[in-house]
Amino acid sequence: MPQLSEAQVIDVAEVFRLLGEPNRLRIVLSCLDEVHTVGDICETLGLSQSLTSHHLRLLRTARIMRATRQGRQVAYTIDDDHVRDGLRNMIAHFVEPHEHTDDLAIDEAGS
Amino acid sequence: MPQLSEAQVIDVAEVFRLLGEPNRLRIVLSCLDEVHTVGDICETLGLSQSLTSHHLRLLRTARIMRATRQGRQVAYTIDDDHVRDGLRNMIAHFVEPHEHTDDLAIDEAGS
DNA sequence: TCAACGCATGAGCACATGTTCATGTGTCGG
DNA sequence: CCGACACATGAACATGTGCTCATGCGTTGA
Repeated sequence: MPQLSEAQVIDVAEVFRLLGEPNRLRIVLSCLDEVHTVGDICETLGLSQSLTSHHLRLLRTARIMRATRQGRQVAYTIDDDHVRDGLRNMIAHFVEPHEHTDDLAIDEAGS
Repeated sequence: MPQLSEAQVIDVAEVFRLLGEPNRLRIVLSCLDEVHTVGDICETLGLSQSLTSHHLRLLRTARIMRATRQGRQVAYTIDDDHVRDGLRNMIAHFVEPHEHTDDLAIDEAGS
Protein backbone atom coordinates (compact mmCIF):
# COMPACT_ATOMS: atom_id res chain seq x y z
CA MET A 1 0.00 0.00 0.00
CA PRO A 2 1.54 3.25 -1.16
CA GLN A 3 0.76 6.58 0.39
CA LEU A 4 -3.00 6.17 0.21
CA SER A 5 -5.13 5.84 3.32
CA GLU A 6 -7.86 3.24 3.54
CA ALA A 7 -10.51 5.88 3.01
CA GLN A 8 -8.68 7.17 -0.03
CA VAL A 9 -8.46 3.69 -1.48
CA ILE A 10 -12.22 3.42 -1.13
CA ASP A 11 -12.70 6.78 -2.82
CA VAL A 12 -10.39 5.95 -5.71
CA ALA A 13 -12.07 2.60 -6.16
CA GLU A 14 -15.45 4.32 -6.26
CA VAL A 15 -14.29 6.63 -9.03
CA PHE A 16 -12.87 3.70 -10.97
CA ARG A 17 -16.06 1.75 -10.47
CA LEU A 18 -18.15 4.56 -11.90
CA LEU A 19 -15.80 4.95 -14.86
CA GLY A 20 -15.85 1.19 -15.35
CA GLU A 21 -19.24 1.17 -17.04
CA PRO A 22 -18.96 1.77 -20.82
CA ASN A 23 -21.97 4.07 -21.10
CA ARG A 24 -20.90 6.07 -18.08
CA LEU A 25 -17.35 6.29 -19.39
CA ARG A 26 -18.67 7.50 -22.73
CA ILE A 27 -20.71 10.16 -20.98
CA VAL A 28 -17.70 11.41 -19.05
CA LEU A 29 -15.47 11.29 -22.12
CA SER A 30 -18.00 13.28 -24.14
CA CYS A 31 -17.76 15.99 -21.49
CA LEU A 32 -14.00 15.86 -21.21
CA ASP A 33 -13.45 19.05 -23.18
CA GLU A 34 -16.94 20.44 -23.69
CA VAL A 35 -20.11 21.09 -21.76
CA HIS A 36 -23.17 19.17 -22.90
CA THR A 37 -26.84 19.13 -22.04
CA VAL A 38 -28.61 15.92 -21.15
CA GLY A 39 -30.36 15.92 -24.51
CA ASP A 40 -27.07 16.29 -26.34
CA ILE A 41 -25.60 13.34 -24.48
CA CYS A 42 -28.65 11.21 -25.17
CA GLU A 43 -28.52 11.93 -28.88
CA THR A 44 -24.75 11.66 -29.21
CA LEU A 45 -24.48 8.35 -27.41
CA GLY A 46 -27.82 6.95 -28.45
CA LEU A 47 -28.97 6.37 -24.89
CA SER A 48 -32.46 6.77 -23.50
CA GLN A 49 -33.17 9.93 -21.55
CA SER A 50 -33.91 7.96 -18.41
CA LEU A 51 -30.77 5.89 -18.52
CA THR A 52 -28.66 8.95 -19.21
CA SER A 53 -30.19 10.75 -16.27
CA HIS A 54 -29.63 7.81 -13.96
CA HIS A 55 -25.98 7.64 -14.90
CA LEU A 56 -25.56 11.39 -14.57
CA ARG A 57 -27.04 11.20 -11.11
CA LEU A 58 -24.40 8.71 -10.03
CA LEU A 59 -21.64 10.83 -11.55
CA ARG A 60 -23.07 13.90 -9.82
CA THR A 61 -23.35 12.24 -6.44
CA ALA A 62 -19.74 11.08 -6.71
CA ARG A 63 -18.66 14.66 -7.44
CA ILE A 64 -17.31 13.58 -10.80
CA MET A 65 -19.67 15.78 -12.78
CA ARG A 66 -21.55 18.95 -12.07
CA ALA A 67 -24.93 20.14 -13.31
CA THR A 68 -25.92 23.65 -14.34
CA ARG A 69 -29.43 24.74 -15.27
CA GLN A 70 -29.81 26.66 -18.51
CA GLY A 71 -33.49 27.37 -18.86
CA ARG A 72 -35.28 24.12 -19.43
CA GLN A 73 -32.09 22.28 -20.07
CA VAL A 74 -29.37 21.09 -17.72
CA ALA A 75 -25.75 21.17 -18.79
CA TYR A 76 -23.16 18.80 -17.39
CA THR A 77 -19.42 19.10 -17.11
CA ILE A 78 -16.65 17.27 -15.36
CA ASP A 79 -16.16 18.64 -11.87
CA ASP A 80 -13.07 16.77 -10.75
CA ASP A 81 -9.69 17.75 -12.10
CA HIS A 82 -8.16 14.54 -10.83
CA VAL A 83 -10.56 12.57 -12.94
CA ARG A 84 -10.11 14.82 -15.95
CA ASP A 85 -6.32 14.68 -15.80
CA GLY A 86 -6.38 10.98 -15.04
CA LEU A 87 -8.57 10.32 -18.03
CA ARG A 88 -6.44 12.45 -20.34
CA ASN A 89 -3.42 10.57 -19.12
CA MET A 90 -5.07 7.20 -19.62
CA ILE A 91 -6.22 8.14 -23.09
CA ALA A 92 -2.78 9.34 -24.07
CA HIS A 93 -1.27 6.07 -22.89
CA PHE A 94 -3.93 3.91 -24.47
CA VAL A 95 -3.50 5.48 -27.87
CA GLU A 96 -0.03 3.98 -28.05
CA PRO A 97 0.25 0.42 -29.42
CA HIS A 98 -0.62 -2.20 -26.85
CA GLU A 99 1.82 -5.09 -26.95
CA HIS A 100 1.66 -8.25 -24.97
CA THR A 101 2.66 -11.85 -24.42
CA ASP A 102 -0.07 -14.45 -24.62
CA ASP A 103 -2.58 -15.16 -21.90
CA LEU A 104 -2.60 -17.45 -18.93
CA ALA A 105 0.31 -19.71 -18.56
CA ILE A 106 2.52 -19.21 -15.63
CA ASP A 107 6.03 -18.39 -16.69
CA GLU A 108 9.03 -20.19 -15.32
CA ALA A 109 11.82 -18.59 -13.40
CA GLY A 110 14.84 -20.56 -12.29
CA SER A 111 15.55 -21.03 -8.60
CA MET B 1 -15.86 10.92 -27.99
CA PRO B 2 -12.21 11.96 -28.05
CA GLN B 3 -9.57 10.05 -29.95
CA LEU B 4 -10.60 6.68 -28.55
CA SER B 5 -12.23 4.06 -30.73
CA GLU B 6 -15.27 2.17 -29.52
CA ALA B 7 -13.16 -0.89 -28.83
CA GLN B 8 -10.69 1.19 -26.86
CA VAL B 9 -13.48 2.68 -24.79
CA ILE B 10 -14.58 -0.84 -23.93
CA ASP B 11 -11.03 -1.80 -22.99
CA VAL B 12 -10.50 1.25 -20.82
CA ALA B 13 -13.84 0.71 -19.12
CA GLU B 14 -12.86 -2.88 -18.42
CA VAL B 15 -9.65 -1.79 -16.73
CA PHE B 16 -11.52 0.79 -14.67
CA ARG B 17 -14.13 -1.77 -13.75
CA LEU B 18 -11.50 -4.16 -12.44
CA LEU B 19 -9.78 -1.39 -10.49
CA GLY B 20 -13.15 -0.30 -9.15
CA GLU B 21 -13.33 -3.06 -6.58
CA PRO B 22 -11.59 -2.10 -3.30
CA ASN B 23 -9.94 -5.47 -2.68
CA ARG B 24 -8.77 -5.71 -6.26
CA LEU B 25 -7.48 -2.15 -6.16
CA ARG B 26 -5.60 -2.94 -2.95
CA ILE B 27 -4.05 -5.96 -4.59
CA VAL B 28 -2.87 -3.94 -7.56
CA LEU B 29 -1.63 -1.11 -5.36
CA SER B 30 0.35 -3.53 -3.22
CA CYS B 31 2.14 -4.66 -6.37
CA LEU B 32 2.67 -1.17 -7.72
CA ASP B 33 6.35 -1.05 -6.81
CA GLU B 34 7.13 -4.56 -5.64
CA VAL B 35 6.54 -8.16 -6.64
CA HIS B 36 4.50 -10.23 -4.22
CA THR B 37 3.47 -13.85 -3.91
CA VAL B 38 -0.14 -14.85 -3.44
CA GLY B 39 0.53 -15.71 0.17
CA ASP B 40 2.06 -12.30 0.80
CA ILE B 41 -0.96 -10.58 -0.66
CA CYS B 42 -3.34 -12.68 1.39
CA GLU B 43 -1.52 -11.91 4.60
CA THR B 44 -0.93 -8.24 3.87
CA LEU B 45 -4.52 -7.50 2.91
CA GLY B 46 -6.19 -10.00 5.18
CA LEU B 47 -8.02 -11.74 2.37
CA SER B 48 -8.74 -15.44 2.03
CA GLN B 49 -6.53 -17.41 -0.31
CA SER B 50 -9.45 -18.30 -2.53
CA LEU B 51 -10.73 -14.77 -2.86
CA THR B 52 -7.28 -13.46 -3.58
CA SER B 53 -6.76 -16.07 -6.26
CA HIS B 54 -10.09 -15.30 -7.89
CA HIS B 55 -9.27 -11.61 -8.05
CA LEU B 56 -5.78 -12.31 -9.36
CA ARG B 57 -7.29 -14.46 -12.07
CA LEU B 58 -9.42 -11.57 -13.28
CA LEU B 59 -6.45 -9.21 -13.20
CA ARG B 60 -4.38 -11.78 -15.09
CA THR B 61 -7.01 -12.37 -17.75
CA ALA B 62 -7.33 -8.64 -18.28
CA ARG B 63 -3.57 -8.36 -18.81
CA ILE B 64 -3.27 -6.08 -15.82
CA MET B 65 -1.08 -8.45 -13.81
CA ARG B 66 1.28 -11.25 -14.65
CA ALA B 67 2.15 -14.42 -12.76
CA THR B 68 5.55 -16.04 -12.35
CA ARG B 69 6.19 -19.37 -10.69
CA GLN B 70 8.89 -19.47 -8.04
CA GLY B 71 9.00 -23.01 -6.77
CA ARG B 72 5.76 -23.69 -4.96
CA GLN B 73 4.82 -20.07 -4.89
CA VAL B 74 3.52 -17.78 -7.59
CA ALA B 75 4.61 -14.17 -7.71
CA TYR B 76 2.48 -11.45 -9.22
CA THR B 77 3.40 -8.10 -10.66
CA ILE B 78 1.70 -5.40 -12.68
CA ASP B 79 2.03 -6.16 -16.35
CA ASP B 80 0.59 -3.02 -17.88
CA ASP B 81 2.58 0.18 -17.86
CA HIS B 82 -0.52 2.19 -18.76
CA VAL B 83 -2.20 0.97 -15.63
CA ARG B 84 0.90 1.48 -13.50
CA ASP B 85 1.47 5.01 -14.73
CA GLY B 86 -2.23 5.80 -14.56
CA LEU B 87 -2.38 4.64 -10.98
CA ARG B 88 0.71 6.57 -9.97
CA ASN B 89 -0.80 9.62 -11.58
CA MET B 90 -4.13 9.13 -9.83
CA ILE B 91 -2.44 8.61 -6.48
CA ALA B 92 -0.34 11.72 -6.89
CA HIS B 93 -3.44 13.75 -7.67
CA PHE B 94 -5.51 12.23 -4.89
CA VAL B 95 -2.92 13.04 -2.27
CA GLU B 96 -3.46 16.73 -2.89
CA PRO B 97 -6.32 18.43 -1.05
CA HIS B 98 -9.67 17.91 -2.71
CA GLU B 99 -11.45 21.21 -3.30
CA HIS B 100 -14.98 21.57 -4.49
CA THR B 101 -17.10 24.61 -5.28
CA ASP B 102 -20.57 24.04 -3.96
CA ASP B 103 -22.56 26.63 -5.88
CA LEU B 104 -25.00 25.49 -8.47
CA ALA B 105 -28.54 24.56 -8.97
CA ILE B 106 -28.92 20.83 -8.68
CA ASP B 107 -27.43 19.46 -5.54
CA GLU B 108 -27.62 16.12 -3.87
CA ALA B 109 -28.82 16.05 -0.32
CA GLY B 110 -27.09 13.28 1.56
CA SER B 111 -29.13 10.20 2.41
C1' DT C 1 -53.16 29.19 -16.01
C1' DC C 2 -52.11 25.53 -18.82
C1' DA C 3 -49.79 22.57 -21.91
C1' DA C 4 -45.60 21.04 -23.47
C1' DC C 5 -40.75 20.50 -23.00
C1' DG C 6 -36.56 18.80 -20.56
C1' DC C 7 -34.92 16.33 -17.06
C1' DA C 8 -35.16 13.55 -12.51
C1' DT C 9 -36.70 9.74 -9.89
C1' DG C 10 -38.87 5.38 -8.16
C1' DA C 11 -40.18 0.54 -8.99
C1' DG C 12 -39.11 -3.63 -10.84
C1' DC C 13 -36.61 -7.14 -13.37
C1' DA C 14 -32.83 -9.74 -15.56
C1' DC C 15 -28.23 -10.28 -15.02
C1' DA C 16 -23.50 -9.57 -13.26
C1' DT C 17 -20.40 -9.75 -9.38
C1' DG C 18 -18.04 -10.68 -4.75
C1' DT C 19 -17.51 -14.02 -1.52
C1' DT C 20 -17.22 -18.65 0.65
C1' DC C 21 -16.78 -23.63 0.69
C1' DA C 22 -15.07 -27.52 -1.35
C1' DT C 23 -12.03 -29.63 -4.39
C1' DG C 24 -8.43 -29.94 -8.08
C1' DT C 25 -3.56 -29.14 -9.79
C1' DG C 26 1.32 -28.48 -9.51
C1' DT C 27 5.58 -28.65 -6.60
C1' DC C 28 9.02 -29.87 -3.10
C1' DG C 29 10.84 -32.67 0.95
C1' DG C 30 11.49 -37.21 2.80
C1' DC D 1 5.78 -42.53 -3.95
C1' DC D 2 3.57 -39.86 -0.57
C1' DG D 3 2.12 -36.21 2.12
C1' DA D 4 2.16 -31.41 2.69
C1' DC D 5 2.38 -26.90 0.89
C1' DA D 6 0.92 -23.10 -2.34
C1' DC D 7 -2.17 -21.84 -5.44
C1' DA D 8 -6.19 -22.41 -8.94
C1' DT D 9 -10.78 -23.45 -9.98
C1' DG D 10 -15.79 -24.73 -9.85
C1' DA D 11 -20.32 -24.40 -7.54
C1' DA D 12 -23.55 -21.88 -5.10
C1' DC D 13 -25.54 -18.00 -2.90
C1' DA D 14 -26.53 -13.18 -1.61
C1' DT D 15 -26.12 -8.76 -3.19
C1' DG D 16 -25.27 -5.19 -6.51
C1' DT D 17 -26.03 -3.12 -11.01
C1' DG D 18 -27.80 -1.63 -15.63
C1' DC D 19 -31.77 -0.98 -17.93
C1' DT D 20 -36.74 0.07 -18.97
C1' DC D 21 -41.29 1.78 -17.92
C1' DA D 22 -43.95 4.91 -15.72
C1' DT D 23 -44.39 9.07 -13.38
C1' DG D 24 -43.02 13.41 -10.96
C1' DC D 25 -40.96 18.10 -10.99
C1' DG D 26 -39.31 22.51 -12.70
C1' DT D 27 -39.36 25.77 -16.64
C1' DT D 28 -40.92 28.28 -20.70
C1' DG D 29 -44.21 30.07 -24.00
C1' DA D 30 -48.95 31.22 -25.15
